[in-house]
Amino acid sequence: MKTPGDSGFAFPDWAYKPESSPGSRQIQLWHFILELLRKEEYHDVIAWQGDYGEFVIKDPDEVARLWGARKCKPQMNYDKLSRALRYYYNKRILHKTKGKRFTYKFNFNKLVLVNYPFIDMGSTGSSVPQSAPPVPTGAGTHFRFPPSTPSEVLSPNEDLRSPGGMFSSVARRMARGSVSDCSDGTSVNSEIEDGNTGAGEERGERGVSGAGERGPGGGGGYRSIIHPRLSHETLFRMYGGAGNPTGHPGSRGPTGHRIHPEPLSPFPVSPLPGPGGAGLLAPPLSPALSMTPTSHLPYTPSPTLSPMLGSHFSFNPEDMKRYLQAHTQSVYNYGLSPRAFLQYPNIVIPQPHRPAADKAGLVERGERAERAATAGERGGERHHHPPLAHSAHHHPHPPHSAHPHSHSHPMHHPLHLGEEPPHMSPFKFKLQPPPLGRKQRDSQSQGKPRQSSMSSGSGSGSMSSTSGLGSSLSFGSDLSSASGSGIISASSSTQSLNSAGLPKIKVEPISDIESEEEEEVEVTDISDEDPDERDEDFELFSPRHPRAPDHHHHRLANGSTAAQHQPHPDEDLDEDVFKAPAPPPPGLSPFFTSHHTHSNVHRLLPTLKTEPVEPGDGNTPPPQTGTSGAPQTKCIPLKLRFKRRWSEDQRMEASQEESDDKKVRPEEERERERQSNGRMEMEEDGTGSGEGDSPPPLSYEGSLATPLRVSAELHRATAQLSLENKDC
DNA sequence: GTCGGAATCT
DNA sequence: AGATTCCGAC
Repeated sequence: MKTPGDSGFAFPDWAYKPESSPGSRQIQLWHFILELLRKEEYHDVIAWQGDYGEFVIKDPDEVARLWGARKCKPQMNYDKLSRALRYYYNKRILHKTKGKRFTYKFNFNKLVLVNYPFIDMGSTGSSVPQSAPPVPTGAGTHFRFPPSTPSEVLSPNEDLRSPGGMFSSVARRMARGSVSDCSDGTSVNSEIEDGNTGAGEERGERGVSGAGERGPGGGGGYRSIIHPRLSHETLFRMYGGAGNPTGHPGSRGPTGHRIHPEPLSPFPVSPLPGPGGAGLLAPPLSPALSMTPTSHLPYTPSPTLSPMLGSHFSFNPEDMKRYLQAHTQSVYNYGLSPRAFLQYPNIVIPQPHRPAADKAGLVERGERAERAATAGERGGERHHHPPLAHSAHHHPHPPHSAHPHSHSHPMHHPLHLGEEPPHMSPFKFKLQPPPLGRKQRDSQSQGKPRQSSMSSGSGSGSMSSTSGLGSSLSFGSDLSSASGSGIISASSSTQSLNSAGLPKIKVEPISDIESEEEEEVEVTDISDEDPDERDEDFELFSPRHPRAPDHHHHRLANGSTAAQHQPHPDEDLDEDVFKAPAPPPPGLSPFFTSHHTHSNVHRLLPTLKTEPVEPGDGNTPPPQTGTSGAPQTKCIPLKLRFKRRWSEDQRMEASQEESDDKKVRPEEERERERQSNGRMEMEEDGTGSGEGDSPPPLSYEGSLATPLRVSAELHRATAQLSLENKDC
C-alpha cells in the first residue's frame, strides 16, 4: 500500500538538525511556516490545503509581515519570503504546487526526525529505548506539524522521559530557543506561540486569542482545508496509531503492536494545554513519520476525518523507533546504504529472528537469506529482495535481528555497534573490470572481454539509476542515492553475475562516507517537475504509477508489477511527495512484506533492466520479459548494465572523484541515465516509484559485505553523533 | 506569479 | 547555512 515504499529515511543532514543547530540559529522559515499552519489563528493567513503537506498562503502579505516581524525584518515582503521558500525547493523541504497560487507543499520526509535525532532505535529489544524521543520540551519550540496532534496528547510521558544524555542536552538547546528573534529574549514562541508578548499584536489581528490555538479543538481550524485523499490522515494515522505500547519492540518486532489507532485520537484537538504547549512534550513530529504507512494498521482512516486533523501527526517515540528500525532493517534487507542511519546515533539495528538453520552451504549468505526469509517478524520485506534467479535463494540481506545476540550466529554480523569490529571501515564496492576469461585471455589479443564478464562500475554515481532503483524499493531516494553512491553496491545482479563469474567486486574503503550522505538521487528537480505528481525523492516507493504513464518501472516490472501492486487507488497521489516513512518494522507492514517479497524479486529483474536497453537489445522491452521468465533476459541487461557502469566508473575515477559534491553527482547520475536511455526517469524522483521498483537492484552480493560496512558506518555515525550531541 | 542567479548579510 | 535583497526572465 501505501507505499510500500516509504520514504526515505535518509534525510539530509540538515533535515535533522534542530533549528538551533549551528547553522541556523534563528528560526527557519519552514519552521515558522509550520508554526503558523498549526495555529488556528492564522488559518486565514495560511492553512493546510489539498494534499498532504500542502498549504496555501492565503494572505501573502500578512505572512510576510509575520515573518518579517519574527526576523525583525520589517522590509520583508512576499517576494522576499517567496524567494526564501524557493530555496527550499532544492533542499526539498518544500516544493511549489504548480498551478496553484501561493500554494506550496512540504516534503515532510525531510523534516521528520528533526526533532528526533536521537532516538534509540530498537535498541535491543528489551531495553528499549529509552531514548526518548528527543522531543524538545521546550514547549513548542519546534514545530508540531500538524496542528494539534494526537501525539501531543499521547504520551507526554514518554516523551518526557527522555533519557538524559543527549537528549537532554538537545532539549535544552531547543528549548532555549530555537528561535530567537529579534527581541532578545523573546523566543519565537512569544510571538506565535504564546501570544503573550508583543506578538500579540499579530494575533490580535488575526483575531485569535492566544488561547485559540488549542482550544478549539479541533475542528475549527482545519476545516476547510482538508482534504481528501488519504492524504494526511491516512498516512498519519497509519503510523501514528501506533504508538506502541510496548516499548520493547524487541526482538519481536513491532509487528503486532501498533494497533490502535484509536488510542491516539485522531482528532485534533489537542488536549494539551496551552499553546506552545509548553507542556507539550510532545513532539512535534513531522508528519512524515506518521505517514508511514503501516499497512497493517487496523484501522483505516476515516474519511471523515480531515486529514488535517489530528491524526496526522500523531506518533510517538515508539513509533519513531519502529520507524527507524524498519528503516534499518530495510537497509539491510535491501542492501541499502547505511548512510541513512548516520543520523541516528543510537540506533541499534534490529535483527530479525532467524529461525534457525541456515542453509547449509552458504554460510553467511545462507544465513542472511534465511533470516530474511524468516523475517517474518519484520515484515516480510525481506523477501523483497529477490535474489536473482541464480542466487535465488539467498536473500541478500542481512537482516539484523533485533537481538543479535540471541540469534546471532557467529557469522552474523552483529549490528550492534558495539559489537562491530573496530577496524571495519566502510567499503565501497567497485566493480572491476571484467576479468578476462581464460579463453579471453588467450584470445585476448583479440579483444575485448566478453560481455558476460561485464563489470559495472558501481561508482559513485552509477548506481543510481540502476541500483538506485533498488533502493527505491523501499526507501527513499536517499537511500537509493546511497546505493548510488556505490556504497552498497553489490546488487543481486552482481551476484548473479558473479555466479556467472563475472565481475569482481572490489571493496574500497570509503574515505568519507559522510560526504556522500546527502547524495541523493534527488533532486533539485523536484521543483521542476510537478511536484504533485511526482514524488519527491521519496517517492520511490510510492506507488504512484498507476497514474503515471511514465512509470517505466512498472512497466518493466511488467506484469508483476501490476499484479503485485496493490493498489490503493488513492494512494498514489498523496504519496508522492510525502511518503511515508518506511514501513514499519516487521510485522507492521505486511503488505510490504509480502508483496514485495516476491514480487520484488521479479521486479528486480525488470528493474535492472530498466536500464536502458542497450541498443543491442532488441528486447528492450524489458517489461515484457516476464518477470518470471527472465533469467535470461535479466542476464543480458545486467551485463549491459554492468558494462555501463564499469565504464562510468572508470570515467569517474578518471575525472577524479567528485563524490563529495553532492549536487554534482546527482546530476551526473541523472544525466547518465538519460543517456543511457530513456529508461528512466524514474530515478528522477528519486524514487523509483514505488511499486514496481522496489526491487532493487541492490546487490545482494554486496550484502555480504554490506552488513559489515553498515555496521561500521553506524558505528562511526554513532560516535560522531554522540560527539555532536555532546557539543551541544 | 513564479523562478532562480547574484550579491550580501547574519 | 539560511536567509535577505535585488532583479531580469518567463
